[in-house]
Amino acid sequence: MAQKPSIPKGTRDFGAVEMARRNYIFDTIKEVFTLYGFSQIETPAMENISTLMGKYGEEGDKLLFRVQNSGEKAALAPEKGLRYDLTVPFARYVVQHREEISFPFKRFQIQPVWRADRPQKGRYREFYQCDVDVIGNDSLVSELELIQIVEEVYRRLGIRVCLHLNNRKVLAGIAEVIGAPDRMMDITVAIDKLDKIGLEAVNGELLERGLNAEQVAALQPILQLSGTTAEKLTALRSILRESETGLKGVEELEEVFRLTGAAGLTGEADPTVKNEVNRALVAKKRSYSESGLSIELDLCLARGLNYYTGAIFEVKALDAQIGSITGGGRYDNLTGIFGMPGVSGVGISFGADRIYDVLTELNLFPESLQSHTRVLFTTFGQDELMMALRWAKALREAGIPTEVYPEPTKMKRQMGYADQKHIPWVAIIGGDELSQEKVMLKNMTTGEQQLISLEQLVTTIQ
RNA sequence: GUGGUCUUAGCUCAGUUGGCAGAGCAUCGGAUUGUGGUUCCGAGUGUCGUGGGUUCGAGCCCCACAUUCCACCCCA
Repeated sequence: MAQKPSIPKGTRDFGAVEMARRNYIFDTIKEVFTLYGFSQIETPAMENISTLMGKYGEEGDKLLFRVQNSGEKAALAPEKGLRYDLTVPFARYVVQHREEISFPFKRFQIQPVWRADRPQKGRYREFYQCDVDVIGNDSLVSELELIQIVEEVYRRLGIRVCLHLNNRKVLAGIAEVIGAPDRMMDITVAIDKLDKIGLEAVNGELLERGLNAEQVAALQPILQLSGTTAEKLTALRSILRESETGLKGVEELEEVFRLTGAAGLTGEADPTVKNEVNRALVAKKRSYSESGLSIELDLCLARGLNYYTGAIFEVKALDAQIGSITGGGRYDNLTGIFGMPGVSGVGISFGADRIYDVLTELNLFPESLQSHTRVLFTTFGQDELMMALRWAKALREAGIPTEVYPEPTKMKRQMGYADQKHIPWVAIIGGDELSQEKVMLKNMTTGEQQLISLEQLVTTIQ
């Protein structure tokens, strides 16, 4: 080979171990989605470029991968692009198939998306999103369901998370009351950085973005809002009393918190719980009932995508610093762009790649993912190998994942194979066993072994 | 898109002022021909990211490209 082959920047191969782990994440998420009555769909990797353009803001357009035309049209402007997320293609899907869909439509979708972003750790050019959306109703119960799904998924995965909740109407209201109704985006982009760069720097950026000193001053009580959720909401109600939109947003937030309370989700963060506790609970087959979810009203949460109009969420792992691992919100009129106005939807997206990194960092992947094989047959000769093949067939018919070491080589090698794959049982067949129609079954954890028949073997390892 | 950074054995990484290419782990063989994970002994492995340049001589200096990661920007 003259030169080692490679793959494009920001893309990855997934090896066998990696795939087992990724499937663990996808399977967990799928199971929970299904539990709440969502059904799966898929859409093409490519969409018409007109479907994608202008849906993600100015920045988003720059990050779109364009697909060059082939043949005679090669020189023309691209007509197709790789999908940037799953929400816009879903909106397109709903409009296109509106006659076949009954609302509210609850769907989930697990597929890769592509962004021409500059890669970093946990940021790729090709990555998977796991989207779950309810479209066609505006009840806040849908918001609740999504929050319940977040709680359930992360409880099953054993990750402690905090769900940050905000509302675009509140942000719009804030912009209104400080006398800058058209500057909502500038304001939110700046205050989004509060916990990262601090109050002073945020104020500096607000001024830089063209707000006047008076407006920045008016924003201070909001930026420094603290206390319990109830206290924050009361304060907000007073601050936003002049803004109809803002008050509507506060009402929606209150309703969501009322619903999560009714559904038994705690709501407030409990910083005393340590990850050690969580890991211990995971070891106990995730049988704990305590919720790993805390919900925080976070007025600094903005989210870049400009189609959100109501609730917005973002989920962060408490024990890993990797940014947001799940995010979403309500969009009142996404399908309007495709000619179907008045359909409200709400959805969230789980970032599988980042969840993978969190599970790796916290060492939370179950050991059992390595191999499903329950028993390995090891042999000393051809006759024994033939017997092993017959027995293995019987075990597989009984539903037991079984392997036969393919050649009667040194026992050290055969045992080593079982050890490396963490296979819990080894069935050894030599001359004695062959003549007695029995195997020497060894428990690889305890080292104990016993001479047993096929029937006994099945019941022992089943 | 702007600025920076990384790339050496399968993996993680040393490598001095420019002077014979190194370690740990993993792998393989043996101690032990019917018993793994522990121990001991032994062995192999390199287009030093790619292409060019400077030099008697380049892993090391210079240029270009690719890649990794980081800070902006934005985001899962």
